[in-house]
Amino acid sequence: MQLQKQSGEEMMSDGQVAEVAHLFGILAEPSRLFLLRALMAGPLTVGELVSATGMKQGNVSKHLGVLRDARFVAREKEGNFARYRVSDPKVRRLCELMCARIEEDAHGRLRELGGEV
Amino acid sequence: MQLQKQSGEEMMSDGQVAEVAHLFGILAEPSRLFLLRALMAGPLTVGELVSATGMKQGNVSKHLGVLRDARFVAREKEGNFARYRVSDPKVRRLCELMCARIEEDAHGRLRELGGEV
DNA sequence: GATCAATATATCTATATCGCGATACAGTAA
DNA sequence: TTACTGTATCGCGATATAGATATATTGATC
Repeated sequence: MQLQKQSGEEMMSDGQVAEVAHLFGILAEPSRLFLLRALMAGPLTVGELVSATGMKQGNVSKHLGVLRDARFVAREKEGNFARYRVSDPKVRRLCELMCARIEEDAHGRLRELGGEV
Repeated sequence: MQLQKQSGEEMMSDGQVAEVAHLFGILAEPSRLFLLRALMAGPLTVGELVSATGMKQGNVSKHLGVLRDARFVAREKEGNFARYRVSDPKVRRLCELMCARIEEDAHGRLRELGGEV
């Protein structure tokens, strides 16, 4: 009788854990989430993202590079411009799950306060 | 005609973005993912998690504290022991999504290599 | 060619956090 | 009380990365 992995239902291999952590890390930055949120409404150029977010151009470009390396967004060059789009639908799913979690916490805290009175 | 949020379908409020980023950050650590993976098979005490992961007891305790603050796990004290369990089913879902993403990348890279020959 | 605009990159400082080691804090038993 | 065990926490050095600024690169136009 062993402690872990009683069946073959191990969901993450040891090697995958590091990659999964890395991918979560990509989404663990407000700046990148702001960029993704803007892009979820449709493709935008770097300049448009700068206007939409108020971030500095250099930082926008850098974060877009990170998101692109992780294949969360894709780039399409149009002349002198670069138009980015969300390339993985899972991004929306992941954010939705986290938002749901926040909503739950909010409700839990309210019930907690109310129940104590 | 405005750039963002054409309808009321804004998925994350500005305030939520920071919280979402924070939650992703919790999962962006291999050590914590190892702990969560172990706990997905069933509740375990701190000592059992130390054995299961090979991590130092202090680190296990600290990371469990982080996971608990984020409400991803819950603690149940049993005498001198502390038994932890995954308290949010979304944790599994989130990891599955990231794993799926890694699988896709692997396949994409293989096709890419093969197509170039 | 020169020049301008859009994007990418390089360098820097500051901050955050990991793992480690040591230690403090229960809870139990003698 | 003292001693022991399981957990939690503190302090430190090292590493990683965000944002700001400056600069380089690329494409279009003259």
